[in-house]
Amino acid sequence: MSFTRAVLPEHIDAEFKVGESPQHHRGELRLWLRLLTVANLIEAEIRKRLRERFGTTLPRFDLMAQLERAPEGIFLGELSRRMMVSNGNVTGLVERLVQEGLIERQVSERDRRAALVRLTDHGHTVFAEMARAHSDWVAELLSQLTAEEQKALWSKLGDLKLSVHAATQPRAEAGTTEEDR
Amino acid sequence: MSFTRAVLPEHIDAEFKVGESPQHHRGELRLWLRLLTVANLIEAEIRKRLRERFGTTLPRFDLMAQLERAPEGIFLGELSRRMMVSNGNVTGLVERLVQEGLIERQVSERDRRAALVRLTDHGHTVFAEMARAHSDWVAELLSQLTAEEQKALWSKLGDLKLSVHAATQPRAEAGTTEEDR
DNA sequence: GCGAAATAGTTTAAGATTAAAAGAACTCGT
DNA sequence: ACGAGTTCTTTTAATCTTAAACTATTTCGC
Repeated sequence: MSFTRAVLPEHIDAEFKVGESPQHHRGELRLWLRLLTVANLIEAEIRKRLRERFGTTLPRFDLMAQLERAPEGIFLGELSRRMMVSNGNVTGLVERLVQEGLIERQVSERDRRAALVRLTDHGHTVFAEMARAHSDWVAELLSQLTAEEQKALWSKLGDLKLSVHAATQPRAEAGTTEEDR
Repeated sequence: MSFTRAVLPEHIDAEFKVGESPQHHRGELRLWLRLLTVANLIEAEIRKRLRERFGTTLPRFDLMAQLERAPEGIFLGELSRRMMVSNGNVTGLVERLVQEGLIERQVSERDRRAALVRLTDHGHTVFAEMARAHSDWVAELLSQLTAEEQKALWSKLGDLKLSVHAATQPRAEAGTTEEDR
């Protein structure tokens, strides 16, 4: 009886941090903390595996993932928007990926401020391999959920996403055209 | 009819990135992408507000939140574990917060390697104000969900958390003692 | 055409983050 | 006590990140 509780008091997550506010919005905080914790847990695992098996990082992988869907190339600004990171950030990432020969930059003829980036052939090859592994990893991490549970969770997260958008973007009350797939 | 679709093709999220893998684990990827996107959306908004209104950052806030629950102080290692970040990271954060007079370090007498950190009086005061605002912000961002929806989402995220743990921690098949509240 | 304003990217300064190596102090067996 | 091994923390080198300032270029009003 005794050691059930004593053996591993571990599992002291970030979630352990709840309770800031006296009583007010406890449920919301708890939900947010858990969401954050789970996302971090998965992200950390994926980062670790990307580093160990491919010697790369999540931001680089994400950038390449964006490029893969746009064979004709993407301008840096558009890339920045899609990745939801700053322009300066993209500048640096692109620099390193060009260095590694995975992507290439090409200044636009019609607008010499703008530059298009796209995967090189080598980049395509490398990314294909990484994407396969990445996909498998995610599936592995979520494997305890049934397809139905996944679907339900996905749907509820959609509601949450709408709630966040509603609270952060005062505008656009019309049909939001969720480009979501 | 025509402009319903044309007006705002916006909302090009990180979620726009799905579809890496040909067919394999599409559902899982989609779920993970949405989870990540939502978490990032909320986190970005909170970071922004913390910076704008309090001139601070999320990691500093998180660190203080941990300390607030431990009036007697916490050792750096324990802090690192609870925040789920590296030791070196904590070293730097603590440095800056000490600099700002919000927390204090105290080398342990019994073990001169270890140092206890705790909030200063000023730190307590400042944190209380930030925590209240933070709590309100989170509640605001989640406000479109009913209490029931929140609860359901929280529960499903718990299942997901278990799934991730199962896939990342090969050990401990016994009662996992989820220190979760 | 001209100059103002807008746009695309880069640079800069500061911070956050990690893994790996190093330093310092403690524990324990003998 | 002695030294091996462990533990707590810091340091280091690299990357990622952002906001703000800056450069170069384009667009637009007139």
